[in-house]
Amino acid sequence: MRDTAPMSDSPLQVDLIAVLVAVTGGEPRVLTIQNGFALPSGPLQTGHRSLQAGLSAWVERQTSHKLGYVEQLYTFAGQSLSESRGVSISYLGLTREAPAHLSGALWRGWYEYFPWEDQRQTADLAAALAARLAAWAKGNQARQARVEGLFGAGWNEELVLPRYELLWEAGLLPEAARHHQATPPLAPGLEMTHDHRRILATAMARLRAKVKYRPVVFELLAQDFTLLELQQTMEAIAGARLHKPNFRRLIEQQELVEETGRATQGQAGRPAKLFRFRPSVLAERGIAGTKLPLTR
Amino acid sequence: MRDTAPMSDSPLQVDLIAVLVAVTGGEPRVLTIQNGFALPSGPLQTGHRSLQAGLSAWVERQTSHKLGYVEQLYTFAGQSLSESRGVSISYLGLTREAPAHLSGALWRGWYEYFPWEDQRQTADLAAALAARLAAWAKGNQARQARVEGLFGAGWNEELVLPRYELLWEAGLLPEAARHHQATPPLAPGLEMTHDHRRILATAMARLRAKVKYRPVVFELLAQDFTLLELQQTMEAIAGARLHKPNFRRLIEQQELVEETGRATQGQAGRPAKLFRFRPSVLAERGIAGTKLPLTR
DNA sequence: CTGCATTATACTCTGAATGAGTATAAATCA
DNA sequence: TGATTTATACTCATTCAGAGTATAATGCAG
Repeated sequence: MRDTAPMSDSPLQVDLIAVLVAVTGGEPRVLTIQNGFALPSGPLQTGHRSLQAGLSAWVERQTSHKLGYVEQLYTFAGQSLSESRGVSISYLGLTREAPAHLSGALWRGWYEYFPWEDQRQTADLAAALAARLAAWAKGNQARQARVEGLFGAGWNEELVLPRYELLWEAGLLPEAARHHQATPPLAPGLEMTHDHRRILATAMARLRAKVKYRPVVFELLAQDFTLLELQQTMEAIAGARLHKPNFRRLIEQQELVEETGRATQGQAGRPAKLFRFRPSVLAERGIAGTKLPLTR
Repeated sequence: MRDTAPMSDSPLQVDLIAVLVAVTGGEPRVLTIQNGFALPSGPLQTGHRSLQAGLSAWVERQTSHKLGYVEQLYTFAGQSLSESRGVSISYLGLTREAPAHLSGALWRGWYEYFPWEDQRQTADLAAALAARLAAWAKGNQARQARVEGLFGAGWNEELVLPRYELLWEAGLLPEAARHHQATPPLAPGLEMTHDHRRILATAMARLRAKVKYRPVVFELLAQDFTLLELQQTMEAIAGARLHKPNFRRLIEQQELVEETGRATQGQAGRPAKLFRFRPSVLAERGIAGTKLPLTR
């Protein structure tokens, strides 16, 4: 810091890492490279007006889809990331899935990497992990408190990263098992290079939190959508089921959407009205608070 | 990004910028240099295990106070920051005020920079600015909506940065007036170099949001404290008054604090019980959700 | 073409949380 | 000793969130 001991280090390499998320067919998806083993990344290109502008331009070129929403996640430094002494800036971006032009790029479901975070069907996997973590924490009160708080009764869907870190600490992840005594069988879920899986966890947590108080879900939906599609998108992100009548009540009283006048047809059951988000929501994006029903 | 057009830029300079916050005598304070004109900053020193570790070490050396809580704010790049092509990583840190050993360092109240954000006594200043903004927005519906949403009825204390940016856009800030036609008188409040005032706004917003759902207030308090001191610290951060009985009720049902058995003495009025935060709160820091009563 | 399955939509009920106000207790100070 | 000041303890009304139930409108099987 200024006015302190001299340090004068050589300049560093700066990388960008992108977590691009879409929701397709009720499943959250993330764009990967190397057959799902890494997140797309590359060196910072100067000449852009801002970091976000640079990222948006790159993504729009690659996916031929407008990048609706971009948010900075975190900046990492040092050995944690890779061999190169450098800084990595990670971003969360919301799009709709489209064939990536990027060679070797592949959309994958994010629950392939974090199966225990999907509690829409069952919480069995999380419960099984909780049991193994309890065994690991036996006799250590602080550990027990953490296991209970993260995997116990009141499941909080935002704590993706702490849960991941706890599993790491307990040696239940392949990337961590190398550093511990062997404790197979490991937790299920795909591995990633460096700390990319950790970055994905950060992105999931951020999106789960954001979606509760900012109307960003709409970036992931088609222009017109049914209330069920909206609900299922929310459920996909949260990894939890929602009470349908209450969800609809909340959406209505938020005045986020308006009817288009049209409806679905050709499907079983009563046709659903098609909605779109109200123009004022777009205009005031980032101003209005929005409450969506997840965890209190 | 990898697998795309070549770019190969030269390495960049990486700087750290710190927003160190304390609450002293019911006032939020921030550590500055250059007589309040800049935030402490300096080049990234390699050799630290992480960015946060580097910052904590520096702060603890300078202030001889443990840095209770550190959080990354944002990473800026490009011309926005200064003449040097580089990247700046900003941090929010919570401490207690102590004489800074750093030469030229000075603690200042953060409402000296954002007077309209302090609504504990009166909202007159914000109302006056709202009137001037309304005049500026006249005839432009999108602008009117933003003015109303940010400065209007339902004041949301988290929107520090959007409000600051709106004032900039309207040419009411000295740092912005240079880019606009002259529109004095300007809004009150101290200026800062580069975009440091913007970074401070980001820090304020982040802390105001954080304090509602994570027990970080305690980093700003002495080990033992009265409920009134706790309330006044919250009010100082939020820039708003709180209903005393309801605040106490909420604190109690959160089970965050416990009685020490001792009480204040020597002051007017009935002595107040002294409390401390419960050990479990410390242990589960970052796990448990905490609700404090601000804006719904 | 009739009833059944399926999905959408509307409504009710209950308990918890929140906002606001009032009453009592225990100290200092004139 | 009583007035003032601050802490602490209740009460009440309203809103909001969770959970369940009832009705409407379509496709589909017989």
